[in-house]
Amino acid sequence: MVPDGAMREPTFLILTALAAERLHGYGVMLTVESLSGGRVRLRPGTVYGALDRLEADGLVAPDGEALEQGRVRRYYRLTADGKRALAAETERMAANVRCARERLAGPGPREQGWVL
Amino acid sequence: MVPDGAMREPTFLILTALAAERLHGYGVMLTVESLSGGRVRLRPGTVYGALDRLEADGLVAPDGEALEQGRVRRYYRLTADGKRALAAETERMAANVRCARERLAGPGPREQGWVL
DNA sequence: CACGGATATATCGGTGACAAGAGTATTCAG
DNA sequence: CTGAATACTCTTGTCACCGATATATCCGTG
Repeated sequence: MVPDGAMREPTFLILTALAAERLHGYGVMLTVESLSGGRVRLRPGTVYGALDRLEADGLVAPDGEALEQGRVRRYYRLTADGKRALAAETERMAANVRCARERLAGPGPREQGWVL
Repeated sequence: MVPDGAMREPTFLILTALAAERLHGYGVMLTVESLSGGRVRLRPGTVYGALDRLEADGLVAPDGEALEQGRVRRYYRLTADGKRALAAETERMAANVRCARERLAGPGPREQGWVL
């Protein structure tokens, strides 16, 4: 039923943003844009949808609401499960990166007598 | 209209598999399973669908058909564009990994006086 | 004051990559 | 004969995400 065992980039970056600090939805948007060097600009629908989903999955949790200058700010933090999931996802991606670099570097396996 | 700028894991692993050698659909399935240490088992629908899509996008190209023992084997190879796309995707993921590790490692930004 | 832009959240429709699985066909081992 | 492995085709369903729209407040500028 799960569409993909692996997390997608927006979700990964949202968890990454929350790994270092407590943030509200809009703060997540700005942090992700900053973290990615401006490459990834998340839409509101993506951020708030992901936050709801991640909360339901127990990876993030509400961390207080602040009324600042008439604006409501709903803060979120990473749970222990969220931290673990992000760490696991990071190592999985690191392994894929190593693997891809290896295969991109070599001229090919046949020429090197690799055993698959 | 594009659901995600970033490539998903199955697609990434299929390109990685093809980066080092010419393969047919079933060979891609086996190679991806091996590359991922058995973690990722691609379904036929995923592999052949992805191959068609990647061919339409110019990232992979048919590389001959072989009739071996009555079975047809349709081989694919990575195009120059495909190689470039995989390399770019790899570096993008590597950047995300560095970023996530950094933010997971520290106790938090407030305590360290970071400026966001 | 009027205006635009930034801040901040909510929600809806659409789409595409993928999972799941059934179906077809051949080869080979037990 | 049965079952596993090889090799591909097709269909159905789903979920994350994009794009867009809506709402509301605050701030700076002319």
